[in-house]
Amino acid sequence: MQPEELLAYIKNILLSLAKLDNIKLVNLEKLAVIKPKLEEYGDWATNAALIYAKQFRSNPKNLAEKIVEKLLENSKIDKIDVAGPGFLNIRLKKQARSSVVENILQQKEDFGKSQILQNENINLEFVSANPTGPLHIGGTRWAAVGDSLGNLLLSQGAKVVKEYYFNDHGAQIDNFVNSIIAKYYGKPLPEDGYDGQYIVDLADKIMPEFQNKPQAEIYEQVRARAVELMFEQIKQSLHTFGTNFDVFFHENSLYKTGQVEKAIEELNSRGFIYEKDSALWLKTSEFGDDKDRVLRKSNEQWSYFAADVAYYKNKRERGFKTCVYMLGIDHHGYIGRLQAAAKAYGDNEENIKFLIGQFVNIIKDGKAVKLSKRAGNIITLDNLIATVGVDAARYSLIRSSVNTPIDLDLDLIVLHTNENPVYYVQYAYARCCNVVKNAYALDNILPKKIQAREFDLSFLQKSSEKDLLTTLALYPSILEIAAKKYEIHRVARYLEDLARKYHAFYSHLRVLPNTKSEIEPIHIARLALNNATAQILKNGLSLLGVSAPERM
RNA sequence: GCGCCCGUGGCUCAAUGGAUAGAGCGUUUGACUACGGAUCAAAAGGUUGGGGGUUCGAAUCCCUUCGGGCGCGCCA
Repeated sequence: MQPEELLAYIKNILLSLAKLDNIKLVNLEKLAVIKPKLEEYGDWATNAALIYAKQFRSNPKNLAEKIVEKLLENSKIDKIDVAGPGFLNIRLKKQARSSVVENILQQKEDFGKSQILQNENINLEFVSANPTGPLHIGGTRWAAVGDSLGNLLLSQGAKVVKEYYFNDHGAQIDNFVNSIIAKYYGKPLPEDGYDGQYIVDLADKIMPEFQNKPQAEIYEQVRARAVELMFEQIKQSLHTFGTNFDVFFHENSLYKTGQVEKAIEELNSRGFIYEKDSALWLKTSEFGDDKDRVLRKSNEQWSYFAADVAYYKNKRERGFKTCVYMLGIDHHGYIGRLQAAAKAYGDNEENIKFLIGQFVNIIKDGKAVKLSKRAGNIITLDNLIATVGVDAARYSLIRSSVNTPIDLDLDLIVLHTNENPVYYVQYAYARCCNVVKNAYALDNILPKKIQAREFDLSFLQKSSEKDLLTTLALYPSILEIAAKKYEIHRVARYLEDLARKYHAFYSHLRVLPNTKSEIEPIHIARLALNNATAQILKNGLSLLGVSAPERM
């Protein structure tokens, strides 16, 4: 019996008890089945009595006894203790404990998937860096986290679109293009211009065909060409990093199709727009923003914010129920105004969400590297991949909560040691695969028995075996929690835990008999456990976009 | 000044309001002439920045204070 099944069972007991007493239970989502602190407590524990005692106008001990009485009617449950303030520690019967292995072997890559988010239609927007230079480390955190989070949400039944907002409109681009032209003719760069080897490379690539023509004539063509090349390079870097977007949305399209005017006209008809100092303002302060924001500047041009508003409107009109913005901490000031714009359209919190990623500090030679465009020491995504590899880079960025700043020590990540636990997890998988390979070599009856489910898992009674079983059973609930909270790092942490349990199991016990001994039922049971572990490691790593190598 | 985020062993980080706050690195000590030692077993190391409060129960929620990061344009 897996924890989800137990949870559903307990929930039903609570509801029927409540019905008897004519009570309507609230906060049912707080009910949890967890892994007990210590193994000797039992297989699973629940907080049911602690949480709902008050609603039953009872105390935890009394409610616990009522629940226990009902729970014991379940033939899969062996024994229950009421511990501490009112925890229920549940011990399953032998057979019920190992069903998770059969389920995993049955469902394979589908194990862990669910439909809990089937009513969600989510737009995930991330990276969205300006096409004025190579992707740097700031956008990289989201390239890893956003992509993996999308995979996770998808696995829980949500409709998900991964989207990149491509800022191909405005002064930054002008600056970028002028920098390329100036560089080519050896003229001084514009103020706030862009510099670096990539500007030289772009100039060499683009400019020769436009040589000796007046700048005014060629500007549009150079611009189109430069943006296109830069954009291709960014896409390619992301692709190499394993991050592929479903939609690249062009800011320019909002202007070309008149969506900016339309979006603002609607806000006007809702009465949230006014004119002051010959500019057009949105009353964002009515919805919690610090101050009102300009939509159309006094020079008649639309502000960047105007496009943002139109873009949000566009997403909602495409049918997304939830628009998720993944921003760097340096952009958290946008939250107030965008949220306000959403509310001005009559939307609420569930329609617009923000994930704020803290900075990634790069450590080199024991010191933080100050990233500065001027100094030309920007660390790009391509640099990072070249020095540490995709797996190590992605994993390092994913395994921490986004609201924790992380220090990436480049000298340590490259080492193939536990400084980067990705190798620890991958090694566990490689070990599993090696055992399978050895099993084939030993006797091909073994894989056949696994295939035919001819094994008896009740032989798995050693503590390292039970520990591994319990951890495997936790996988679906980890995905569920991680998806509901938009916290992909939980999956990585879980995989480390699973790898640890596997390594311990592997070290203490032999899966296969050595060549001089007979194959016994215990070996077949352990092989099944080995294969189930391999499957979960692979499933989890694939959500993270990290490879699962069979050999290392 | 105002707003947001953060503060957990020496270091890097975990922990749906749950039991004795967990891992890895580093330090110390052990373990294969049997499935890969990129492993395992064990030890030392914590008043979760400080103070108050809510709760049966707080690293987690509230208040306050200290420290750090970031943001406060008719820039994009």
